[in-house]
Amino acid sequence: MVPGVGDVFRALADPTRRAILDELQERSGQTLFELVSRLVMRHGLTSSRQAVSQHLDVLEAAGLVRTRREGRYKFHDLDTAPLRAITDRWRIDPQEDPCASP
Amino acid sequence: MVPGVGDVFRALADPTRRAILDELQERSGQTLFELVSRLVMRHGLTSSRQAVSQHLDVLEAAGLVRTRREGRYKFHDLDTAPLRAITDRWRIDPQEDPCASP
DNA sequence: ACCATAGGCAAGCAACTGCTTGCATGACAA
DNA sequence: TTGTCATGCAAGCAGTTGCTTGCCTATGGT
Repeated sequence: MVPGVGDVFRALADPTRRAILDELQERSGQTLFELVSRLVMRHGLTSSRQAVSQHLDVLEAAGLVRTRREGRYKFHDLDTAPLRAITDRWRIDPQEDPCASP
Repeated sequence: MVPGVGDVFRALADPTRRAILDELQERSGQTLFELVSRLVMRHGLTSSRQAVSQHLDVLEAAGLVRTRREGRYKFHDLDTAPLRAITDRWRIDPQEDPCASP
């Protein structure tokens, strides 16, 4: 069940989901409740547990979040690999080439 | 009226809009009718003129498409600059560093 | 056993999206 | 002007989305 390309773009379309990715990038391996409280504290969002859970389902289906279970905890990790589909599709000219030789 | 970050992500969420970006990347400066016919021919899409026009509005609002008028024609050009918001936000590790010094 | 905690499932609802339909505008040609 | 071509505008409609509500499962602590 490899995620389709469209799933990645659709997953990024929601601001709450983007905030979740931001949060997971800053602190990897958060649980659902941890994410909910940190989204409220640091991003000013007021999303319920179920809402965040559904967002995480979408992100996981898109391959942007990987999960691992330990006991009754489920940890979430960011995976930026699917984002390559974007940069590879429409060639983004580098803003600055660090190894330019003039 | 600089486009917000969310506009870029939302604009990319639709498969028809992504096909439009593909088409504009391949052939720059297309008109509305040109885009419609080429979307049908090369991408198997059956979008009406009005549908494509509305998609172009969304893409232009996101800053991904720039337009220029000449007489009764309106030409559309791709602008990939807003896509940097994605790669800059979640640091994508380079798949290969061309100037690595081991 | 009992209870609290972490998470899952599913139906219902309001809001949004993409598309169609129909008409209007503006530019060029005969 | 009259007609045609390229595009613009706006209302309405069906499908989707994000969220809530309510209940359920499972793990760990006491």
